[in-house]
Amino acid sequence: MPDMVYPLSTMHANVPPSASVLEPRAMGAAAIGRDILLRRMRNLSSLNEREIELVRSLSDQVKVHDPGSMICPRADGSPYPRLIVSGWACRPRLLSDGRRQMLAVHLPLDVLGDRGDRRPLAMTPAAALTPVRTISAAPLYDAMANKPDQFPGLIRAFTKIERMEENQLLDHVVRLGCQTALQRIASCLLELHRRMEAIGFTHDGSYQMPLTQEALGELLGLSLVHVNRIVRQLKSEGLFEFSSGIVRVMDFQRVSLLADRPVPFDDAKYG
Amino acid sequence: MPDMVYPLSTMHANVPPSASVLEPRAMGAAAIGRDILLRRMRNLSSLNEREIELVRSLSDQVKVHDPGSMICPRADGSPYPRLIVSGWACRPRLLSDGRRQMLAVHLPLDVLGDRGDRRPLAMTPAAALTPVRTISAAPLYDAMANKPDQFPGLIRAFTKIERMEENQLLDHVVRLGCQTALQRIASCLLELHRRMEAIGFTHDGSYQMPLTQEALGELLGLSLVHVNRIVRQLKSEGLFEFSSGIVRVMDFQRVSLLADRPVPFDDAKYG
DNA sequence: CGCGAGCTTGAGGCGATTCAACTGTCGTGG
DNA sequence: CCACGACAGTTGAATCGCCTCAAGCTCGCG
Repeated sequence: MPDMVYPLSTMHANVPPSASVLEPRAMGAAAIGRDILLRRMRNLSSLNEREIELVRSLSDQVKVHDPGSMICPRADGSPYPRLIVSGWACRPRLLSDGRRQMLAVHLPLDVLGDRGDRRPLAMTPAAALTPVRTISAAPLYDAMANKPDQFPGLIRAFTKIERMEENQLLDHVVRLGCQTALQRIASCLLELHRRMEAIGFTHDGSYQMPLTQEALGELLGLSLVHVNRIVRQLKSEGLFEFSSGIVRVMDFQRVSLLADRPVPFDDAKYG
Repeated sequence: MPDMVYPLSTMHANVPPSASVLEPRAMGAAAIGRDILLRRMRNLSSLNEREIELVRSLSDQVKVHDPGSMICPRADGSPYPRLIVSGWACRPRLLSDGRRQMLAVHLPLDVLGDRGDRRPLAMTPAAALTPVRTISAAPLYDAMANKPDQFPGLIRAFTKIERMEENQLLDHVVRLGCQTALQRIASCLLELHRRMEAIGFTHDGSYQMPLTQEALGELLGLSLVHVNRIVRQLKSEGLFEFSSGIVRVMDFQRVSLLADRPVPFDDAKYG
């Protein structure tokens, strides 16, 4: 086994062979960033030549954020949002008794920082959950702000990203409001798979999932202990597999059924 | 006692003398709408003369929505958002087993419908919880879209409204994620007081609160039965008073302390 | 080797839910 | 005028989901 970093494993860390397809590691950091960025953008919207070139030309200036550190682009002096190139982050809300409630988690290719509209979620400082590397999105935002007519694809893509974020937030409300622990975890892991898939970071239902059980609890409003029990239940029921930072969805159909439907009990055990 | 409509009491219904200050009833519906709209807008941002005139000139065309009916401006054929003039609405998310999770509640002066950016929450159809009356916000949005330079105050005001909405959503996540029923209800009633205060619909800590206990449960992820028990606890502890659709915050300090701080037990009973 | 971070497991208790019944109020229609 | 149903609120009992406390475990690393 290679030098696996777990559980704070990261997208740019060396990964075991079985997961090496998740991210090509032979390339340089910035090259990877541009590559997956382009891939994600084109998934979201068609881009014209000028836009593709702009994305390709993004700065090599990678900022590294240690796990636990805060990422607040605006406070850092750079008045532009930043793109996550690798690693996971979250939006913690600190409570006066020391607990945290995560409002959202962010994966590679998500945008951190104000996008000019000072929206509350975007303005919330993010916390790095793993080592996180970011690059400035300044050229993209400048282009969209100054010559919107020439970059319609970029605008479409970033608009979609914002909408997806808000949708995730709404789903999160439903999860917290009226789903059981089993459903919350299942639907969360499913959402994360969907998002990792969108950036090409999945392989046959599996993806690197660096959240600790404690972090999952803070996201889903559950205690660490309970997350643990439910995770093993998901495993024993053949819905997911978990191994050293990698999650694998074993049965999309059953998991989707479980995740989307807050029917109390009977339907959880499919006979 | 006048002909009080309860529990589906509404802002435009006759109200008992003790609460008659909550809304002047001698005025026509549209006049009230313009009046409180202007008041709220000026609370949010200073307006120039042209803007004030525009707000004053808003259409008298009031649309009435029955309780339980859906309000979806876009589907109605009017491609503009609408302003609630009176009554309460919510954004329900329907689950496959018939339960509902409310994503948000809307009070008079809130905006329903797409604002041109097709954001998920705004696009979610709203459900009238009481009789709701709305007017078109078309003149305002046309003005902002076509001559943004001439209506800076309008833009500031509506931007603030959007930000407040998103903040409420984030608070909602925290409530659902890690607060007890006592805290959820307390903080919710406090938020509603704050919002009613912003439109001048409060009097000495009290305001008309037309949500049924069932609706509160759907909003806060609690069962009707539990809401009931907690409501009486709040009453018996002298934190709130409840009487026929009117809620009164009895002790802002203790309620705020309770609502903002998810400390499990001891602090809930202040000795 | 020893430490720390994360995961695992058991026991006990509280918070919240479900089921079920009952009260009070209002509007409707015989 | 009163019987009736609809609806909101109230209350009790039993149960479940999840939490807290408290250990113990595993693994990688200094």
